[in-house]
Amino acid sequence: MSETRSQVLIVEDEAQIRHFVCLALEAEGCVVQEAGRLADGLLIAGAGAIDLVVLDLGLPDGDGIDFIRAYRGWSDGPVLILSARTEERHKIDALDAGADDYLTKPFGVGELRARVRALMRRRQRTGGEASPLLEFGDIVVDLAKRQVWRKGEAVHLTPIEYRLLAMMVSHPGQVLTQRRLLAEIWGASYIESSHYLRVYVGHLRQKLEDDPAQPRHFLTETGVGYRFQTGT
Amino acid sequence: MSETRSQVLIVEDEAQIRHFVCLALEAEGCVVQEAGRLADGLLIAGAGAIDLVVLDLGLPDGDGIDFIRAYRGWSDGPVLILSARTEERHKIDALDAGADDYLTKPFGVGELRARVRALMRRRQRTGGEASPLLEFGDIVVDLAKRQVWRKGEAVHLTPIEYRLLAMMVSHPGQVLTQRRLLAEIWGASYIESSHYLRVYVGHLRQKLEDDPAQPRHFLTETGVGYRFQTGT
DNA sequence: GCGAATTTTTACGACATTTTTACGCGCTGG
DNA sequence: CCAGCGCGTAAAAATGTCGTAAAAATTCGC
Repeated sequence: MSETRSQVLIVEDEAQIRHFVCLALEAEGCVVQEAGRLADGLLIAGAGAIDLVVLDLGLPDGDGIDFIRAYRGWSDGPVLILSARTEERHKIDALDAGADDYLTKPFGVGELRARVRALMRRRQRTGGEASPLLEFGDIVVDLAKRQVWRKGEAVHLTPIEYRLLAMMVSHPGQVLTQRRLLAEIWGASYIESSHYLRVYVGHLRQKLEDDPAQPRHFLTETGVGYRFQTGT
Repeated sequence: MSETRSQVLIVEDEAQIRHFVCLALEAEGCVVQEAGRLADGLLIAGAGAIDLVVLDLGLPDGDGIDFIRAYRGWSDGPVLILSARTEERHKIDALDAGADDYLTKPFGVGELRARVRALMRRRQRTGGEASPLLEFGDIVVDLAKRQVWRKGEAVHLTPIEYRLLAMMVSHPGQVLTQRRLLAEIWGASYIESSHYLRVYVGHLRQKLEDDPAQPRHFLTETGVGYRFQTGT
């Protein structure tokens, strides 16, 4: 999500509603530009770099339909209509003029935001989703893909090995007690079988440490539990 | 627009409304397929090249939200919700699950047709340019056309085989759990029938791998699920 | 209704993982 | 010193999972 924030243009004459919509969109993480008249709106939209237009049809200086037609002359970006007009004729005309959605006043802020999200989502479907990577020295963990690399090479882990690793990298620097690890991985009835931990921490060290006998990441806290050390 | 006519799927239990919607869409020049239950709908959607789904949320055999989520597993095609539920919560949930529009009953046929036109228009603009060809070594997948090639030769896949492939190539590198694959392809009540997966993953390896016994793309994560590996 | 394609079921050998067992090491306190 | 405890490693045994082929049941097109 470290992309540039979406630019949204609101064209609406009533300052109150404009402010209301503005707040809702900023809560969605958008950068909002406002216009009270059609002419101003077209000017801003014409400058480019607008990702979404939220448009009121009932403006004093012209029909919103004309705005859509003009805008469609150079942009395919999504347009969402806000309007007090409930008659079907108006909806049809606006949609056929090129609008993507039509919301009648009064509307809920939640629905507005959801519809904006739906339009935005469709817009940026193409971008590849990069999942968050956890990096610790040679070791890289992708929790979303359930994949682990060491020095660039994929490392295969069994289900228990992976769960143990996931627990530890999720609490870097922190000591996880044997009881807790056992309870969360094997279940509450295994609290005393600390033997399993020795075996599986051993596996992780074997697969992920440079020198398994001198671990730098998977450290033993004798009598307490284990600690995952992130640095060298 | 002398292209093939748009394929629309209607999922709606009330025969009367289904017929009504069907007529409206045929008047738009669409080819309509109908389903009275979620399971049937998923089967049709998974089997063919559907351009638009019109979905009723209140179906007897499951929640429409689940349909959207499953459908989004392999398709980005537009989904329009018809529902008697007017509460904002329902609208937000459906839109966030991946729906593109939400129309509450009762609705006018004119508005329905206009919203369908809006969705179709957007689909042609965005989907028309970018050819969604996914390439992985010897394998090429066209999710929109529902076609698969291996070393240049077309490969025939059955509906289930194709849906499994689509789910996997849509999440490259990621482990898809058995539960998730089973739930989205066979339905929520099959999450324990993991032997289906063994059979069908076997089919995909047979048809798409160089050496099915030593798969390079369709990898097993024992006890967890399967991973589609894009590289060599 | 009939034949072909597809899905579901079944069975079993091969393999992977987990569990169990055994043993050696180092530390600590009596 | 040495007995006891916790830890680490290795490997065997037990358990569970996977892959494959093929038969049975179902669906689909004609």
